[in-house]
Amino acid sequence: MCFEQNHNHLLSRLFRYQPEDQEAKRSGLINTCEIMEKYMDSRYANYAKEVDSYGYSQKYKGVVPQQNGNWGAQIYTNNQRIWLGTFKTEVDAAIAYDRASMKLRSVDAPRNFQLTKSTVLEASFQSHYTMETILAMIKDGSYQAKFDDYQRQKRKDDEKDDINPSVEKANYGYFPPVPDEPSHGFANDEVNLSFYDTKRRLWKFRYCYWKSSQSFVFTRGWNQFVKDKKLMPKDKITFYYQENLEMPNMGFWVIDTCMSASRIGASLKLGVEDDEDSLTDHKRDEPMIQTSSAKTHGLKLFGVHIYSLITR
DNA sequence: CTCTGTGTTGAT
DNA sequence: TCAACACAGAGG
Repeated sequence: MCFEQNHNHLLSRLFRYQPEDQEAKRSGLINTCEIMEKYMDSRYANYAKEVDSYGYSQKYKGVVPQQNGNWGAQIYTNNQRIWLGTFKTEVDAAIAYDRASMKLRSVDAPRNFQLTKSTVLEASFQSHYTMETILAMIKDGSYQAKFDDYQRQKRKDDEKDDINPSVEKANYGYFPPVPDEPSHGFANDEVNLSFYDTKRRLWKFRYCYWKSSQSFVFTRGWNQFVKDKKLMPKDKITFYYQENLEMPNMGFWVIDTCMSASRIGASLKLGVEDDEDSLTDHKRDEPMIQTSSAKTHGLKLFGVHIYSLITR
């Protein structure tokens, strides 16, 4: 970059603040060097600090000055300029550019501010919206609040990912009904459900409705199951009914579990071998129980995503 | 009236 | 693709 260009670059920046100097320069009353000296003076520290040690003005990508001291943000796509709005500070404008760049181009696209954990999350936030919506959010200033909401919700979800014994309402109807008003003092108020795992081991869970959380839950027996199967958040749990062709109405329920894809991925990376209890390996003399005509239901149970196979 | 954002140009 | 620049006209 040649010296004169540097001067012009710098001056164009300084002129924003002092329009009278711009006019003076134009009419020849003052030259470039004089203007520079003036702005480098300590009394103009606010202006000088925006010039780095090489005399280059520090410029944010996609950021343009406005006559009144505000800052505009813009980004180009297929020979067309997309205006992102005007902002009070050049940092705000630079952020607007980064947000648009992430959606319009990619997370890896050149940007004003380095990627952080938060900005990586931002990409997934953006994926929930269309181009047009993201641009509108940047322009009308609602982007930040929406992103904050997303982050708050994400944090909540992460906390809820702890394995807990609740069975959400979605499950109602798949399993036997629970008495609405428990009659007192009778043992048969309890509904116990039995399942066989793929190793033909029997598991019994108490199944009831919790008014406080408005949900159906597995209680007694469930925590032991979670512990035994070493279940982690996001693991998949499958329930299905195995019919008995020889003796109708004599089938049985099966419960199976599977590590989430992310856990499997992590094990592979670390070179960790599945332990013997893992349900992904089955001994030859213990074939996996399978059902012939299964209907697939996706739902959320125990705070994790569940794919429930129910045969009818 | 204020000030945004478009039209336009020239450079990279 | 980009920013600089001027200013029509959007918007209060």
